[in-house]
Amino acid sequence: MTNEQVVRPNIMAVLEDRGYRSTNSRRSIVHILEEKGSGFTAEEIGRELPSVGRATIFRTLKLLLEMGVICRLNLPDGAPKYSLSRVEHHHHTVCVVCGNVGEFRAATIERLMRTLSNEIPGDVVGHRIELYITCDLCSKENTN
Amino acid sequence: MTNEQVVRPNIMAVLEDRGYRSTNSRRSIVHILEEKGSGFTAEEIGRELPSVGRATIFRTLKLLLEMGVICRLNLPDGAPKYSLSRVEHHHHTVCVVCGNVGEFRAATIERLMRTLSNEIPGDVVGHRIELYITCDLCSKENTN
DNA sequence: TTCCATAGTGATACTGAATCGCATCTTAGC
DNA sequence: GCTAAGATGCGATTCAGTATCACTATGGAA
Repeated sequence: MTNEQVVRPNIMAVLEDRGYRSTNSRRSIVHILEEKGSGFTAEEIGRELPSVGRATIFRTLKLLLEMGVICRLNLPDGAPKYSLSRVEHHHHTVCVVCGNVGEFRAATIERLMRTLSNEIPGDVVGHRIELYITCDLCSKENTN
Repeated sequence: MTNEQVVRPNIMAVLEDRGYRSTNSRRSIVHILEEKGSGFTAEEIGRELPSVGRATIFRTLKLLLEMGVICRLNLPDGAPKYSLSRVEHHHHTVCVVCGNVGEFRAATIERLMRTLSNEIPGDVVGHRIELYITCDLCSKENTN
């Protein structure tokens, strides 16, 4: 599990390097993402940027998703959430009470997945792991 | 990984044991589920049972979900799918080409999850693991 | 065997996430 | 500054799932 602050390249630069234009909408969306970091919904962004169209928000999220800058995960009930990808390959913890999202890396998992792929018919091309937790804050509040 | 045929109690009986009524709609939905087994969508069931209302299909799926008879999973693009739970706790493989769903159990995963919970802040209350694969059939077709 | 409270149903309208089509606007390269 | 092509905002649309509500069928009791 890693907590180190990763200095990731400026997201707008990543976009421009791929030939996408630097526009007002994209800059403000990216700005909000960097502020929020983990666990935001498209709707949340829309609320904070009423001047930006819904479609643009989803288009931008999709773009960032394709570039691997953010990732999409599902709450236990299937509700979608997005999160900045601070590290290359990682998984998520989701607090089932407050919905806060965390990231973790575990080499053990990756090793295990490789082992597992021998036991499974077909080629394993990817995996998705989500840990559902009650975070420290929420379990503290419950005992009060 | 397990492939054994599990003789699971008649689903209708499970429903009735919980006090739910045995109705025509429920019987026909359950019948289709038992026929399909792995990887069906609500929409698919609706197509095969045009006389049963959409709402009823979702209501019944929800019921079976709560009883642990079926489970819900997500394709890589987030599209929802349902699958009969043949074994108690298990995970899914999803073929990214044909969308076929399989089940597997791996004690190693469960052990690993327990280990992991020490490294993660908060109480781990559950997890979800999906393996994305290209199944034998699809990889065969690709090489032809 | 009928009776009837109530669980369950189907139609339809609605929500929330996400996409599409299209006229209009911006950007960036000249 | 000019302009083609990319990006935007709007509104309509799709798709999964839920809510409402009048109606119906189920199954326990009489």
